[in-house]
Amino acid sequence: MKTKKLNVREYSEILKALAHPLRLKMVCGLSKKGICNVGTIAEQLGVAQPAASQHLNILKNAGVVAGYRKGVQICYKVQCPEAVKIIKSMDIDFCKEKHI
Amino acid sequence: MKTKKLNVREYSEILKALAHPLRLKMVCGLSKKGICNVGTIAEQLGVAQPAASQHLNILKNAGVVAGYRKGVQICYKVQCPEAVKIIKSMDIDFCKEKHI
DNA sequence: TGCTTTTATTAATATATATTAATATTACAA
DNA sequence: TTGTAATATTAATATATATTAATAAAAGCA
Repeated sequence: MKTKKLNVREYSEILKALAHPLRLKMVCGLSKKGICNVGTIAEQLGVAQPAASQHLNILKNAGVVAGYRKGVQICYKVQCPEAVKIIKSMDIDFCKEKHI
Repeated sequence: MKTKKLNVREYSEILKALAHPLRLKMVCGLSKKGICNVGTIAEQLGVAQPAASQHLNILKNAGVVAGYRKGVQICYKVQCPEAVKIIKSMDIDFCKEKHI
């Protein structure tokens, strides 16, 4: 289970994915809550469903989160240990809250 | 000397500034080396001087670095403790090297 | 099957960023 | 002062991203 060390380009891709207030909140919330479906994420952040879906897709393409279907809904979780480390290095209140 | 805690928008601004391979290398190198002038930074990274200057300006506008004149050249250093913490949370070889 | 819920995709537009080249500014020294 | 080295600014173009709205797809249920 040895994970390969990331290079500078891969790290900057992760940073770029995190570099948006909504997505930063998403990853913070997910890293606290574990998993969450799209509708709940959208509701908690106060954004429309398509917007949430698009931002989650950006995070997924960067390898930061992963989604899996659970019946009619799709649940997302944080998948990238490097992103978790970055999040944890920040002193942020919005990350300590239970909900997203 | 109490520094105010950053909010989610301010953190995403820092992340955006760091989210470019060149700028990530710049900040990593500067956080190791302390200070460095533009010409040396450009040379070490293998980019043209205007390109280096523009990227340094982006970092400066985000509050990540600060520059001060030292005779004919301008020296930059990392100024943002939050950015340093983020950098340190990454397991990156290009950050451990002395030079930029 | 047809309906409903949940999520994803597409499209359109505005805004921002990257990249490169050319030029301007600054400070110092001859 | 004039020249030179170091850096910044401007401009132009290409590319990427954000935002919003409308529509499509997938899954389960009546």
